[in-house]
Amino acid sequence: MPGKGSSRTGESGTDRPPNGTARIRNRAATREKLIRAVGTLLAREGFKGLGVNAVAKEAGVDKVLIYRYFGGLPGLLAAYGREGDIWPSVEDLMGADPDVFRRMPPSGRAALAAVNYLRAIRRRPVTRELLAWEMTERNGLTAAFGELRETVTRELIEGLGLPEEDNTDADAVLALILGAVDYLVTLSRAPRRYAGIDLGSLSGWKRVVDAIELILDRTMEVKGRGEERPP
Amino acid sequence: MPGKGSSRTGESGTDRPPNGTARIRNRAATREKLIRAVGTLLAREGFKGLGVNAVAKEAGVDKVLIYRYFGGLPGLLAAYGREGDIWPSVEDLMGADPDVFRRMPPSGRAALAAVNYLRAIRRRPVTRELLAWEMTERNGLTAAFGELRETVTRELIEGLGLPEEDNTDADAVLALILGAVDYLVTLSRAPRRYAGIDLGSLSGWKRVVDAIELILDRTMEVKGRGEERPP
DNA sequence: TATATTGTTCACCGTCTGGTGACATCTTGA
DNA sequence: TCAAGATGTCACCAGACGGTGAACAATATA
Repeated sequence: MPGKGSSRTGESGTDRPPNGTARIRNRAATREKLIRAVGTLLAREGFKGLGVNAVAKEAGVDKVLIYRYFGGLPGLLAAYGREGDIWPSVEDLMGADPDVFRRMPPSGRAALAAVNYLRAIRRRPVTRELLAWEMTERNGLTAAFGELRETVTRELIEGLGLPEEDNTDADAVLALILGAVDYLVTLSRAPRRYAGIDLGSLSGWKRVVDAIELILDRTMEVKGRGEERPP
Repeated sequence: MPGKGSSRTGESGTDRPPNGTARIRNRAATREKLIRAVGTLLAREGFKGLGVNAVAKEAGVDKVLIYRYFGGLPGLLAAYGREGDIWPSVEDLMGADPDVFRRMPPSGRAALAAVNYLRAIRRRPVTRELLAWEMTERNGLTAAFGELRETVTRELIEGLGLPEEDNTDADAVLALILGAVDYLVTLSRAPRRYAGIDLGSLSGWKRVVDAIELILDRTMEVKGRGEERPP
């Protein structure tokens, strides 16, 4: 390839038309594109095969920019973790009406929050994907993801205001329930059956929801208190 | 050793000495080596990077034999699934003394089985690894793994002989508990904290065990029946 | 002894990955 | 006007991967 004239050296360029068609030069917009591409790919293809090449292609941008703008894939993932709507907020979990929530008995509050949590992560494909990813790898995204989860769950547990009883470790009970939810939701990314429950059907999920309410009602109920959640 | 004559084509070989040193020819033994290598690698390195090349190297054997003997990696994995000791037996879960088990109240039986299940899979690194794998990918091994689990859990649930009550879906409650156990054990492959529980410490696991017993006691107890598990 | 058959190894292919160096083009400030 | 820097494209590298063809070695069989 002979004279494809240089640029910065003053030697001037012959007039080859640019191959790239539309190039708007805008660093911020390109960064945005890359970050969005991570979410899109995660939701569409799952975390497997989420690599530099795939992300760059999805964003319609050259992969070298991932290194330039984020220092590499981990940096890009960390940026995504900061900007994406991954976890439900504590307000989401408490339901539409905070007043109603506050008037419930402790077991009702816990049950409502747990069921809302189930619905919230069932609705977030990226979160489901990250839950699975967390099992296989520790990287910038999954680490941030896990820490964020700890924050959310801590706030949730405090927000629930569960009564402290000597013989009831309410936090551990709730952790078990949330863990089961995370697990079943993650498994259900592919239609499956777990311990006899069909995770691909509505009736299966109804059994799960009912069992959660049953467990929390019977486990956290303050004895001798007949209070019930409104129907 | 002179005559390194030809083999099928008469074309002759010059006399190059064989590079391979010790080759015992034994198909069954080689198959065995490959199958064992899967288990070794799973326990040592995890399911990531469990590929044809790695398995062959671990077995000290050429990868082409995986294709010849098992038709490929999925076939080898399926063979491993058939021969490995992956799941605890129902007897393991019922504890040392079946008589004691049978005399317990339903809630006690369920709690004992669940806690034994927790201990059993905590002690099986390969099982932990497969649990993680199952969450991320569906292949020959994970599919067989999942089906095997369904069998074990079904037998377990039947063996528990839980009373059927209209308003208590005991199977779903147990499924939730087992799911939580699977999840927390899987997470704990790397030292972690989940919803405030330290999965890297004994005291963290004690909280989990206590919560399991608490939940099952309070959820499955037949009302009005004061019976307790022996201490 | 000659010939299949079986067991094993080796060398190679195409493809994908993460990563980098060189170049082109646009924008901006002196 | 023009040089410097910012933004973006492209070609290429080395390494790992799954997969295959063919040679070679040992044994069984005729």
